[in-house]
Amino acid sequence: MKLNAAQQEAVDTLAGPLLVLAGAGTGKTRVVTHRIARLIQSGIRPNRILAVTFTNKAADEMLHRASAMLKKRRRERPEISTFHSLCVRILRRGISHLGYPAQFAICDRGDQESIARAALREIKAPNSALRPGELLYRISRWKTVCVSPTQAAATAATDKEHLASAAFRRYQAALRAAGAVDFDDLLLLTDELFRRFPDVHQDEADRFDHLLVDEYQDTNAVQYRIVKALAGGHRNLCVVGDDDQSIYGWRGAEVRHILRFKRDWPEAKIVRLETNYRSTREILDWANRLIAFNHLRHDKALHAAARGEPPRVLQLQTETDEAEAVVADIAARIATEKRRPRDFAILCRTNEQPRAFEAELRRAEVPYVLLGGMSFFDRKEVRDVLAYLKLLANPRDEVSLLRVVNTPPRGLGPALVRRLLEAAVREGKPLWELLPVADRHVALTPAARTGIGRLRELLGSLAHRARTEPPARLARELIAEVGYYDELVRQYPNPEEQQARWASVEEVVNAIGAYERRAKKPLLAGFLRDVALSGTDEDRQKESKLKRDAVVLMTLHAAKGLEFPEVYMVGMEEGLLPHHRAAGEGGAGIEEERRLCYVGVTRAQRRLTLSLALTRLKWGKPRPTHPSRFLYELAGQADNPAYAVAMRGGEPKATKSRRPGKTSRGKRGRETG
DNA sequence: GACTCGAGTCCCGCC
DNA sequence: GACTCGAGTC
Repeated sequence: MKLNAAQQEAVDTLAGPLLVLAGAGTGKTRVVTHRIARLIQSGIRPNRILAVTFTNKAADEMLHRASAMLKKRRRERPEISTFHSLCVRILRRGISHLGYPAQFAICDRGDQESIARAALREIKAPNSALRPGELLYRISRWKTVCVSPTQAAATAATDKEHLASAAFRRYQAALRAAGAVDFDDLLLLTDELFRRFPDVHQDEADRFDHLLVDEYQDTNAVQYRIVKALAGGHRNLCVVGDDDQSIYGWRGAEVRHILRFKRDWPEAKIVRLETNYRSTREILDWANRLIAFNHLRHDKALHAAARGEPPRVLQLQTETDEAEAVVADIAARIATEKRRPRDFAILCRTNEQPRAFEAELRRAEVPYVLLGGMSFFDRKEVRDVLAYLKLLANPRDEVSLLRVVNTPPRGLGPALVRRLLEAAVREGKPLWELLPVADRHVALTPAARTGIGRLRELLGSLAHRARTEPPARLARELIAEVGYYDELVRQYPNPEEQQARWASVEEVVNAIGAYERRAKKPLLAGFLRDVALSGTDEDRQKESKLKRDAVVLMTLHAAKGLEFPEVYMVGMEEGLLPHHRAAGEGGAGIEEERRLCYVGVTRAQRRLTLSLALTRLKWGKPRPTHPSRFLYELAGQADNPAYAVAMRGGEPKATKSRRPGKTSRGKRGRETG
C-alpha cells in the first residue's frame, strides 16, 4: 500500500526539526520505519541514526521492522533503544565522573520498596503517616522535575512532605552507598553528566546526525532535556506523538512538551496524520466524541474509511457475570464466526481485574495470554535468588544483603540485624564489612556466629569467581549451597506449591543460561543489568506471544500501540475508569483518564464492546457501582441526567435509573447501540 | 527467634 | 478479600 500525502511528507522531510502529530491508527509505525529507511537511502550511515522509544516492546518492534526494510545485510545498524537503555550505555562510560562505580547496579521496583521502607524506619516515621508506595511516588515526582532532597525539604509545607523529603534524603544516600541507581536516576544522572561535563555531552551528541523520538507526548522533564541536549547541535530531530494519547502524567510525562514543540524549535515543520486506517467509522465517531470533552489538546479529528457496526454496551449484575458474559461472547464468535482467539483483546483499568476473566477463560478453555501485571520478578523466590546473585556482584548491595541475611534462617533475627545496622551506621561502614567483626559490636548467639561465618565464606568465594566466570554455573552452585530447595520445602507444606516455586528458581537459572548464549562476555553483573532493564527473554517472548493464537488480557496502559479486530473494554464504571484516585487530582486527572479511555477505544479495528457490572466486590463486599461518565460521552448522551450523577462519581447512590442504553437487568445483559 | 492470631488498611497505571 | 503489622506465646 502506498503512503498517503501526509505520511509521504513526514517520510521525506529529512533535515531540521519535525513534529509528526500522528493520531491513533494513522500509520505512525510505517512512517517511522520508512523514514529510517529513507534516511539511509539518502546516504546517511545507519549508525548515525538514533531512535528512542519508551518501551522495550516498541524498540523491538521498530528494530524488527527497520531491519526488514533494509533488506541488504549491513554491518551498521541504526541505534534503536529505550530512553533507559540509552542512558545505561551513556552512564556506563561516564558515571564514574559522578562518583558512582562503573559497575553500578540498577534497582528494580522491589528494591526501591525495601529501601523506602528502611528509610522510613530510619526517620522513625509512624507507620500510618507515610506508606512506602506513596513515598516512592513522591520521590519519583521530585526526581522527574530534578528536585534534590535539599530542595524538597526547603519547599515542604505539610507534615507528609517533611517526612517524605527526610526519607528522600535517606533513600538517596542508601542508593549511593550501595553504588546503585533507580530508574529515575538513570535519566537524572545522564542529564547531570551532560550538564557538568560538556566534553562527555559533546562526545555523545557527536555520535549521531539524526534523532527520532517516538511517543513524544510521554516525555518527562528530564527526557525532554536529554533530547534537547542530543539534538541541539544538528537539529535533525523528528518527534512523533499524539497529545490525545498522553497517559503517563503520573510518572511525570508532560503533554505540554508536544504542545509547545514549535516554540522550542521555531523552524520546525509540523505534519498531521489524520487518516485512520485501523478502525471503522462507527468506532471513531465514539472516540472523537469522547476526546472532544478534553480541553488541553490540539484540536483534531480522525477520519476513517471503513464502515462497520456500532459499539455495544453490555451491562451485567456482578463482575463474575461480566467475565462470564464477555468470555461467552468471545467463545461464541470463535465457534460460529470463524474468528481466531488472537483477534480478541480484553482491556482493563487495573491489574486486579483480569483475575475474574482468567478464571472464566480457563473454564471455557479459550487460550489466552496475560500481559503485564505480576511479573515473574515479583515472586518471592525469584527475588530471593536474585538478591543472592546481586550480592555476589556487589557485596555493598545492602538491600539484597538484608533480604537474604536470614533466608533461610541463620539465627539472625530482626532484632540482631537492627543492632548490626545501627553499628554499621555508627562506624560509617557498609553492613557487609561489619559482618566479619560483628562480634565486637553486638552479642551474637552461637547460631548467629556460625550463620554469618558460612554466609561470608560462601559469598566471598563465589563473588571472586563471579568477576571472571560465566554466571549460570555459579548460580546453580549458590542455590545448592544455600539450601534454597530445603527452605522452600520448609516454608511451603503443600508439595504442589513447592514444585511451582522451585520451577521459578530454575527459571532464573535458565534465564542466565539464555543470557550466556547471547552475550559476548557473559558476566553476572551484565545479566543483572539486563534483567533490571527489560526482564528476561521469557518476558520478551511473552510479548511476542502476542502473535500466538490467544485472547490477550491486559491493562489499558499496556495496550497502547497495539490493535485488535475485536476489543472488549471491561469495568466501565465510575471509580474504575475514571479511577477514583484520578478524581482527587482535579480536572487534569479526569482528562488523563479520558485519554486512557480513548486509547482503549481506538485499539479496536472492527468491533468494540464496552461492559460494566452493577455491583463489584470491593474490600470483600459487593458494592453498587455507577456507569462511567465516559459511556455517556462516547454514546453522545451527555444530556442524560444520569451523566451529571456519574460526574459526581456516582452520588447520590439512590439514582439507579437511566443507564446508558437503558438495559434490562437480565443476567446476560443486553446489547445496546 | 520463630510462629500464630486478630486488628486495621485498602498500594491505579510502568520503564 | 488479601495483605501487613504488632502483640502475645512457645
